[in-house]
Amino acid sequence: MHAGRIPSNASVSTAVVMLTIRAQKLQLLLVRPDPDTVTQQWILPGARIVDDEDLDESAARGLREQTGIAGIYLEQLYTFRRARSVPRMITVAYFALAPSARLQRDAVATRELHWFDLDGLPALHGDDEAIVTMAHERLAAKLDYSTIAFQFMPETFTLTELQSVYETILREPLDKRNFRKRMHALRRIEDTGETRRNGSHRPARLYRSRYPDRVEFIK
Amino acid sequence: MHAGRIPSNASVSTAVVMLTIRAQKLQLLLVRPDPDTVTQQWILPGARIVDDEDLDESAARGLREQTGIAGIYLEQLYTFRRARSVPRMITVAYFALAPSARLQRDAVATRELHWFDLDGLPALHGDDEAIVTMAHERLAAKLDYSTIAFQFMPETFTLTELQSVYETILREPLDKRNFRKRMHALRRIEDTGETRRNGSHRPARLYRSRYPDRVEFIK
DNA sequence: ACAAAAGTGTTTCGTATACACCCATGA
DNA sequence: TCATGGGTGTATACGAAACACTTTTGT
Repeated sequence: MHAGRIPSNASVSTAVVMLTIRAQKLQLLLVRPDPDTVTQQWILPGARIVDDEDLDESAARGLREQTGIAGIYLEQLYTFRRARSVPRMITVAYFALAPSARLQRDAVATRELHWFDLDGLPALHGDDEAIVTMAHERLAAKLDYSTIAFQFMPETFTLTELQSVYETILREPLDKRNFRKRMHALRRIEDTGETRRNGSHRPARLYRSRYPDRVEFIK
Repeated sequence: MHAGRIPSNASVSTAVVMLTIRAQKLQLLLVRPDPDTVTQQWILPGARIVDDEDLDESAARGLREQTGIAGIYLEQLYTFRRARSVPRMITVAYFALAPSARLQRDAVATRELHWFDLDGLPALHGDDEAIVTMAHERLAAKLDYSTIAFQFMPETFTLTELQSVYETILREPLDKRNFRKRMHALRRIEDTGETRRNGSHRPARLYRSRYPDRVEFIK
């Protein structure tokens, strides 16, 4: 008995649930299955862990190398053991959020990648389905007690767009006046002074996030 | 580029932040440093991960093998990479909660183990200090939105004892009447009909947890 | 009779919710 | 002038917080 933890060898990788919102839908970025493999299942981007790299770095690197996406919000989610499937594989899952505009700039439209509606996913590899479900749950929970929603917003945005982000994640409509009251009370957005003309109706004020890189707990 | 995640080899172990409450103090169980090692630092109980064992099992086994404690609440906390210290070590951290009475029954008083007050800890190994801090934060947060506090309660308990658990974790006094209202409204405890005489004052009603094994989200 | 913890309700306050109309623009 | 989404305030309901005295026992 005694004597502390003795390390073992196991296969460890990070996996990233990359989410964005486009056309009022949560979208997930998946990597196309290798045509040579038997199981033709899409997989989450990720990386094996290499020397002297911490877990956050590994997840960021996996995402960058496989998708070109970098510099966005990443949060560790949970660590899974692929019990039966892949032998002795441990997956440290992360989720990543970004505004869709930013992703187009990073040109993520290769033959090997595809965005899927979160509720129209193909068959996924191993634990990936459970990972995606947990990411969505965590995200929805965090809306209530953090400023995480701003991670989906571009530089400037309208309050209607912000509300739409909340509604998309929560899958329920919100009251416009109460939503705006809440957002102003948060004191996390500021008026840019600009407006945006959109159609044959009154233009919308544009706001910007005060602390775009911080995700803070609220209340 | 492409082709999904290729597993790497790394040292993976689980570590358990075993907490209980004794004499209105949060207490942490640590394993005495091996006299042969250079760094004389106490460490968290844990285990290396072995074949065909999932992470929860590994944490439970590590705790059982090193401390004799089994069958209690365990929750995955976070996964840490020991960046600099131990080479290529990954630690999947868990926290465990149990009523102190139960732990005495399991006879955890060997020369190799010791309970420490949470705010009087010795120097810890590697990331263990950060792990313990995170466990305490998570626990305090969960008091607000789950029934996790009941994991510290024995078979039967008084409302004053239950309140003391909340106060110990939150490090702040609570209003007795409001606390009792809240607990009854939860509908998670039931009156046993028994009372307990304690000193030269009115005896206290004894309650029992309705679902002692479940930790549920509330509100 | 007194000390000491157990037990119990009501009022107050602040926040969340429900709800409907006018505004600015393009066609 | 009409259609369209943008923008605004108030009244109500509900839950959280503050607060003090009576009860039951042992000595």
